[in-house]
Amino acid sequence: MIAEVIIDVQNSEVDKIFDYKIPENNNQSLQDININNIEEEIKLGDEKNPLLNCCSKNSTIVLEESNKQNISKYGDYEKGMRVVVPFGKRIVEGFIINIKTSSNIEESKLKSIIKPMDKFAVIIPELLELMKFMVNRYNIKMVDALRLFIPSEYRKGNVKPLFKKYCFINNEIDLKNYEKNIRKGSKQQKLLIDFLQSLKNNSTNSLVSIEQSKLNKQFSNSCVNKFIKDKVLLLENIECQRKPLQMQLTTKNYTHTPEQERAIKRLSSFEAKTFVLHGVTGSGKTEVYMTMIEKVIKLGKTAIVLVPEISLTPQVLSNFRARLGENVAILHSGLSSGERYDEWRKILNGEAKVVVGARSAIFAPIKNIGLIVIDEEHETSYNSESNPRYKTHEVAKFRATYNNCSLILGSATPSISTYFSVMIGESELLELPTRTNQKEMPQIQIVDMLSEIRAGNSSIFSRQLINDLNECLSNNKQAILFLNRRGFTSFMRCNECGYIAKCTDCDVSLVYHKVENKLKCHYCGKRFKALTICPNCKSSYIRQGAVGTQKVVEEIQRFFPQIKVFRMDNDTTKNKNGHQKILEGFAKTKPSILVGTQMIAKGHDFDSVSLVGIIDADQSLYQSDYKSCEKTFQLITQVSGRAGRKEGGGKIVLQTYNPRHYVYKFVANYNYKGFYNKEINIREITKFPPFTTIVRILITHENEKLVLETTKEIYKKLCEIERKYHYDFYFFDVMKSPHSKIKNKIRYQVLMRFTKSKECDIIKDIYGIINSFKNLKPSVFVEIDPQNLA
DNA sequence: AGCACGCCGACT
DNA sequence: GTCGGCGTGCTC
Repeated sequence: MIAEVIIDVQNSEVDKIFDYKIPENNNQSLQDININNIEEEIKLGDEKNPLLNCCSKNSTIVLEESNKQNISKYGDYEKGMRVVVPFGKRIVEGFIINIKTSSNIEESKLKSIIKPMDKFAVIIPELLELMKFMVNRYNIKMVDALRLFIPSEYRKGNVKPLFKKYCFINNEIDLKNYEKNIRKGSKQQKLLIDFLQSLKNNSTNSLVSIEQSKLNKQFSNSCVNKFIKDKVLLLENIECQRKPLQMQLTTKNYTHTPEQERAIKRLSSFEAKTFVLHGVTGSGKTEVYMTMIEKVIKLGKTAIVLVPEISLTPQVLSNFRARLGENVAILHSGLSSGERYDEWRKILNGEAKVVVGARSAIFAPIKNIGLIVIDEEHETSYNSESNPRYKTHEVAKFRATYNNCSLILGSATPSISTYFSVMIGESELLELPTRTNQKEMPQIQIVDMLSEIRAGNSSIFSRQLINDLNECLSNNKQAILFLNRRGFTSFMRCNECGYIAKCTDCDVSLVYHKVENKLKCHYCGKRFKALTICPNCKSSYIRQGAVGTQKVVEEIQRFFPQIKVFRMDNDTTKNKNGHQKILEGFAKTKPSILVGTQMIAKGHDFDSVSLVGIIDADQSLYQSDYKSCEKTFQLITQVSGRAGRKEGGGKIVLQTYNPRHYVYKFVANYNYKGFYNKEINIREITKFPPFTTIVRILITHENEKLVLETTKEIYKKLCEIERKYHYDFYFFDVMKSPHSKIKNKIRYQVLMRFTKSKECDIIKDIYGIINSFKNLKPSVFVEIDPQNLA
């Protein structure tokens, strides 16, 4: 018997399948081999889902060939198990991805597996299929995909089972007798004895135990130790499971609004398709998920719920635990390695029916999935932007298709491409247009900052905002000031008329590069002279936009010196729990002001916030990014949801230098559909996603000459692709990367944009070319629809 | 990654 | 002559 093994060596370039002999002297005989298990659960490629079809033919990596004789188990060895194998002169770890009867490799070359590392398969068959899909789709290494499926702690082998020290009360020693021996006046010891006695009396079990740490908390350390020394308490290490969150089950009855009811009814068909759940903030999307999950569990199936990392707050988690109890496993970055391992084990052995977690929870080894939910689906964090690059939506779609179940994409502001998929019939729309508590959405008032300047107010706050702040604070309420800043790039703006320099070809705003004193388009690489005089109104009042949170805090303190102001941004939340601490502090203080960036926009409900000020809404609008309008719309909607949560009647003051911009018009009326229609129109005309696919190939190395040579060669080859699909290409060029040097490495890039419908073919061809450059010194990698081009 | 094999310069 | 530089290629 032969096992196909993928070698797992840190940092290695080895990404081949190696055949190993399975030792014959392992437990079982050949009779147990199930040769009938030949056809896997699904056939990749014949599905309606174009994604699954994509790139799977003629892939550069041979995966299909061996599948003809497909055995999932042989003796102690099983597909998906990790093993120890000899590799060259070394002993390394590997994953069995397949078991077969014969090998194409010379018998003499074959070595035997040394031993299994697990008692069971740690990678379920579905995930092995997913690995193949990801390898083809994202051109990643097989090991890298496999590594995603297993908690890193477990791979390194340094998770220890949790032992807790328990104190058992020794029944052979009579407590009353012992009491006589203790020194008089020793209060602590007396208390401890009484405590133990009462424990014993209240217990039905003859053996009474308690965690040592609990005793230590209540009684003095030395006292407990003395008891242990005297054998009154017997110490024992007991293995137990870590539970990140313990919760009482609630038996509350949940009533649904008619809209929720309608969505639930439709979802209860459990059709194997994608549903987009578009619900305004506070419309009870979570309740819909919960209800559906309960239904799925009743059917004996399981569910995965993905939430953005940032909103994986204790409240959210405890809501799930409270409602679904021990069925829930939680995976997120805040867990200790041991906790994560325990949760993962719970999933693997079927104890958990529901997995709630951030992005990577989509790889949970859960079987028999009946529902997958991606909450806040528009969040960009769902796309992995480094190393194994992948798109959570696509992975989720794969798993949903594999399990023949529904995928729900929920959001108050679905991403344009998601909504587009509804429009072209790829997914179905479900709407929750009103809040469950019938409260109005807070009013959004747009304030023109240019007229403020004209009126002689040069501060960063408009008179309106100051007025509203005054009112808010004097009512003992709280306010949030939001600074819409991302990244370090800045744009140039005329402070007289609000003109922003844009690329003539791409309709994307230009980025000011201070070093060269040039304006650049990050999409086509075109360069422009820095502005000194506004081409629109001839004013020389040109400014680069960017105000920091610190500045805002200083300024606001000048206006309200007696009010407590909290600041929350990258600087103040660096240390662990910095987040939590600031938020808690803010929640406790009334009246108060919270100044912050992106991170205050999400999660966290503040009941007493009645005013939100958006200091400079334009800052995210004029990123050199075709998605900037979409992001701005999402962000403002999101922040607006922070005000007037409980009592309604909140207010948003949106300060802009561009009050007539369409984003603000739509956002002020909570008109998502209007915005979508406008935006999708622009995307179609300017040939941006979802109508096209953007691909960037990045070539980096210390040696500029080398990079240039490689880039030229790659470019030459890519030209052939461009010629082949000529009419599908809208853009294709080589250039220095916007940050032409990072860590002393020269960066060149090839950028292209082509029709979405040809995406699969073209990407496949690109991967083919790129892979032939993999062994060269400069590192070459492909990004599909990169999040940013910096 | 590691490790061997291998083909050229500078040294006891 | 040989010791050792690291360029190339293989690991079932």
